[in-house]
Amino acid sequence: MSADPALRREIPDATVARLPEYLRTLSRLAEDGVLSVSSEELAAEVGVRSAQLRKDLSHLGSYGVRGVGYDVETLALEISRALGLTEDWPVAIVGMGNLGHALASYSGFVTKGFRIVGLYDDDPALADEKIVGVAIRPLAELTEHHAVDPIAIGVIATPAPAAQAVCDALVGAGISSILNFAPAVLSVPSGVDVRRVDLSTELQILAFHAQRKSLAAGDLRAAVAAP
Amino acid sequence: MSADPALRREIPDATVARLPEYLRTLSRLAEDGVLSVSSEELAAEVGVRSAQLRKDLSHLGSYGVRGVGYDVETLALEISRALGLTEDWPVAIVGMGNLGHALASYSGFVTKGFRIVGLYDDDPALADEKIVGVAIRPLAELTEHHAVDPIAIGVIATPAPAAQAVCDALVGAGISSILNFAPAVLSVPSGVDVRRVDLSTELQILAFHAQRKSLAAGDLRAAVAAP
DNA sequence: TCAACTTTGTGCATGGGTTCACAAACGTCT
DNA sequence: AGACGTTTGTGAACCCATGCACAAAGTTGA
Repeated sequence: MSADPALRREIPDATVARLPEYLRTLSRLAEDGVLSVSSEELAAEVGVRSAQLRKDLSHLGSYGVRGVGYDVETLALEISRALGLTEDWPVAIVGMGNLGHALASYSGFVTKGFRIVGLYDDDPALADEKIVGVAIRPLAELTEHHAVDPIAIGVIATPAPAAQAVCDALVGAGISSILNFAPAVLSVPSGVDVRRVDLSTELQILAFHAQRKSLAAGDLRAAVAAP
Repeated sequence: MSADPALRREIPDATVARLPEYLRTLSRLAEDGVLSVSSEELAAEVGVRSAQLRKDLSHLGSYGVRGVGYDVETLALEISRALGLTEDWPVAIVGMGNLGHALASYSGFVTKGFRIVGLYDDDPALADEKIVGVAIRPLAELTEHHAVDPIAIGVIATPAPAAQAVCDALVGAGISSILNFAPAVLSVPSGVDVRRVDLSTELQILAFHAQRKSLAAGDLRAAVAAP
């Protein structure tokens, strides 16, 4: 009756968002031969408060040793388990422009529980080109491919106008986890997860803060120019 | 004494993060010839609650008309102003691998208040290649360049091991807004803004939810396998 | 074995963010 | 001009997340 808390309880979204960072740092420490870390040390590496780190980890279970800290390897394994990275997730990328190429050859894929099984683009000029050993195929072949060799996560790297149609195709094929790099809001049925990564949103947020800094630095044009 | 609230008051971070989405949707509506929207309609487009949208907009000032809604063009302009997009922000990209190339040729740059003024990479094979009219130069030239033609935002698109050194170079040159695509935590002096965009973090968050869904779907292995 | 020290895990308080619900404000129609 | 319907802007309640502070639990050294 006392199963793994990671699977029984709800892990808060804010915590889930930090787990990959913890895992990355732990992996680096493991490579450096570090065997054990305290919450204080690990938190400092990651850039969070130690109390936050401990509370986050407490949602996965109790893997620390009081007076000592956490075993690096054990903790990394438990976080991997919680995130579902003990198995490999098959990923397909749709849209093989500059961004799609960059994503396909991104080393972060293979190392961490993800495996590219499909690359799609309807541009005939790209047909049969191979990246990391996978051929680029027309999107129409996706459903067929998915039936033979299931895809867990679809990545959309097309221009914005094509994104919704591609999304519909992915959902239609039965894929329910989507990572969207196109600057467009996708509408999907409930049960489908969409995460968006958008360069220009991030730039705009930076611009906002940059503006605030330059105004705070004694630039009073705004106040003077106010109507 | 009643200056623009966007410049006087503090706009919550959560609101700032949503403003680019509102702006993008408003721009699309404007292109489609829509003159006016209610908070209900706009919220539906963006995928948020109307109350949230109204509260967000209220932080910028009072630009709606009761009983009618918001003028699309006016609201878009006010959001642009709040975000600081009425002026162009000069951007430099460091690291011209696949990702750097993709970012440099990304159309979202020029259209929305950003302008690429520098591309840097120490790989001699890339020297003097031009993308969107800008030559790739060694990173050592950055400080000099910045002194002549200031850079507001630095984008790091290098592999993780190089990220901190590049970051130090950017900060050393006087750049205080950084967008980091490398999977590494950067340490910077206070006053410098860093935002991180990380593919593998996003994939891992998707994997977590995908795992939850597959477990919830009647797969009881976890409960049975529990010690 | 026991005391002193270290570090985890967590109850509790605090703060922000989201949602609800409604009064105030506007346009419209008679 | 006045009544009616619509939509904004916002006070108030709720909810989640963060940070503090400490008891519980472990190690180390005498």
